[in-house]
Amino acid sequence: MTTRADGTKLIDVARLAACSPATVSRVLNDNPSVGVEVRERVLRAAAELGYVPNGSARALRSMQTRLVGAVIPTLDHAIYATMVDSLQARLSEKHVSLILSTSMYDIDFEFEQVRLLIERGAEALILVGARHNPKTIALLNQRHIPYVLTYTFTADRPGAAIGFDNEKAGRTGARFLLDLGHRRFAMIAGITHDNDRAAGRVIGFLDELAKAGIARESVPVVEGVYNISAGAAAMKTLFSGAEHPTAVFCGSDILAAGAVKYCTESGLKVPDAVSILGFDNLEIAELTSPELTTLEVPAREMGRLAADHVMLSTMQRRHIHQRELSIRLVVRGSTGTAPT
Amino acid sequence: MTTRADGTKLIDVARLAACSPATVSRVLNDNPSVGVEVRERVLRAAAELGYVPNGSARALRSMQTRLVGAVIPTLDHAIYATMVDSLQARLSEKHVSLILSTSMYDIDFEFEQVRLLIERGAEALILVGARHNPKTIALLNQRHIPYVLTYTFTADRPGAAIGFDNEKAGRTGARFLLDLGHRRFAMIAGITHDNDRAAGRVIGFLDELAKAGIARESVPVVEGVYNISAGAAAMKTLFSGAEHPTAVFCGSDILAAGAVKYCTESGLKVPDAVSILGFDNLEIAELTSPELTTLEVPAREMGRLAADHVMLSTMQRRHIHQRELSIRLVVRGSTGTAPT
DNA sequence: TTGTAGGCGTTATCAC
DNA sequence: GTGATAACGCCTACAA
Repeated sequence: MTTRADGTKLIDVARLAACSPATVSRVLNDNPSVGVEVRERVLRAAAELGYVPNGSARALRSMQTRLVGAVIPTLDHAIYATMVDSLQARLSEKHVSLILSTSMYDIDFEFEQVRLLIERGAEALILVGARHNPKTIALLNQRHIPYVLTYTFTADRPGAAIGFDNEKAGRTGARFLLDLGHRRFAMIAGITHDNDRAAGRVIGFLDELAKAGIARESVPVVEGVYNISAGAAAMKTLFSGAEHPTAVFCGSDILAAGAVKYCTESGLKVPDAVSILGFDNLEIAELTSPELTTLEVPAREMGRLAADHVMLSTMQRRHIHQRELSIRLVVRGSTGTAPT
Repeated sequence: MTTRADGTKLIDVARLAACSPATVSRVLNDNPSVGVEVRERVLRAAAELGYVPNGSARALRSMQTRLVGAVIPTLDHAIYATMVDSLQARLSEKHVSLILSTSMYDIDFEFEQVRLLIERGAEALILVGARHNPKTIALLNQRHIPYVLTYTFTADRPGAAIGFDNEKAGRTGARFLLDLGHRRFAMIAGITHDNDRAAGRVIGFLDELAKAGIARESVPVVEGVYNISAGAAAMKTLFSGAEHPTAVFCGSDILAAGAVKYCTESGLKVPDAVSILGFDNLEIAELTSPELTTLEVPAREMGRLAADHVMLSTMQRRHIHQRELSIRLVVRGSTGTAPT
């Protein structure tokens, strides 16, 4: 990292345009009370010198950085990358910049990142999920920094939530499979440590099954990191015992894709022998054969709405605390009625 | 967006610690010339007040923002999302923050983003490809802002390049398919407008084929946006004429996956009737059946190396202008010898 | 409509 | 080893 070796500043523009710095500032900030002629001169001078305002000075003086921070688990998972893509695009329309960190699914590390983003001047933060280090929330509150929790529907008092109910989604998955006549289930979940979304889906799934008389202990839950081979390995584990499930709910399409792949390679017919239900509706859901039945997560929409929310004025924001988005069941070929 | 409603600042810490602001600043910046006892008091005071430094003020005074900017085409494509993930992770290790924009493959829009990132204080920039608006490069040079071009090997004088030679990669693809005995080719490329990586692959591919006596005009090139259905549609186009290729080179695994999908759905045997060669080696390359033969792009490595490069001192950076990474051919099932 | 002057929070340069 | 003081570049009363 190098010291900034800038150059022209506002006062240089003023000199070239033969006016005062104040006038230049006014032109640059679209202050209407400035003569057409002078404005022209200033604009020309600024262009000629290739003047770029110093954001730090501007922020220091005006108390506005036009910077929004986001801390997400990882960009190496399409469900988050897509959300960030749409978040950034929306912020960009309003000339707000995004400063981005990853937490690697660790809420203590997330706290450090949040702290750093605040230090860098983030005026609002986008986080993922409802589970955070209490220090994170305390810091945000102390500094009165607005924030939005995404992929969840559990809002904090001072924060907002834009997302969906993971438990409900888990129940929806269970209901769908139950209605197909299945009675022997399993789940391949994401790592639930520090991850309330993954955990919520498990809880909802098991809950709904329990209501239908399926004992929790009879439903094996294997956790895996979000990649294809982990999904395949989990499926192998599930089918290494004596009792085989006829329906497997996966916490992500990535895991589901791995599960389907394992079945294909080991001759297990999908969905005849086993139904596989995914989550997210990523692009890969249409790549497996059969294609994945899955629960669609509105990633782009969350990103856009989160951006819109943090760009509201404090007044407007005050009374909007949560926004529940719906999870859509997309039925494709990987699920079917239970084998008789 | 709201005005920052901060609170405690350095002088408050100084008061509580009963010392001067200068001393607090020294402690916070690990300046060794400060008494152990006072240092203790300052640290305690800062913790008690939940003090967070004001980055804008610090940047203004010290001329250091510890901010690196990146402008990539989109995060909605794993090849870039992965690179950014590793870039961010590496920067984060050194407490440098990433400020991120997308260009949507438009070099004029990219210029605006670059300008904005500079205004926000980015001390160095990461860009993608070698093709940019001349104004972008001029601005970077004028301000002496170091930058790295990724996914390319064509360095600018003042900039560095960390990536690979797309034309060479195209030639490698052609060579591989020629060696399998193919003589009738086609290519499904990404949109080449403003995209020298996509264009380079086409050029290299056609060049190498030409050297082997395959006329350029005999090789249809269809362009498509980077999604599965575009790949499928392109494949359909290629097979709607009288002459069918026996080998199709795709500019991305996403397009290749779509191509394979089309073949599966329309009964075309891969690789018996047609070989399909991908690019990138994304995770999805192992999801199609047959799995994709592809050219592996070192996305994570590029991100890490780009981070390392911009964090070098000016002196160290001066003599390192390019770093060529190798493209590895990963042979899987989607390619085979030409049908007889 | 335009200019002057002061200060945003921090760090660097001096003194002591 | 510690403290006063003056900038960093910009914006915004206030004055003219």
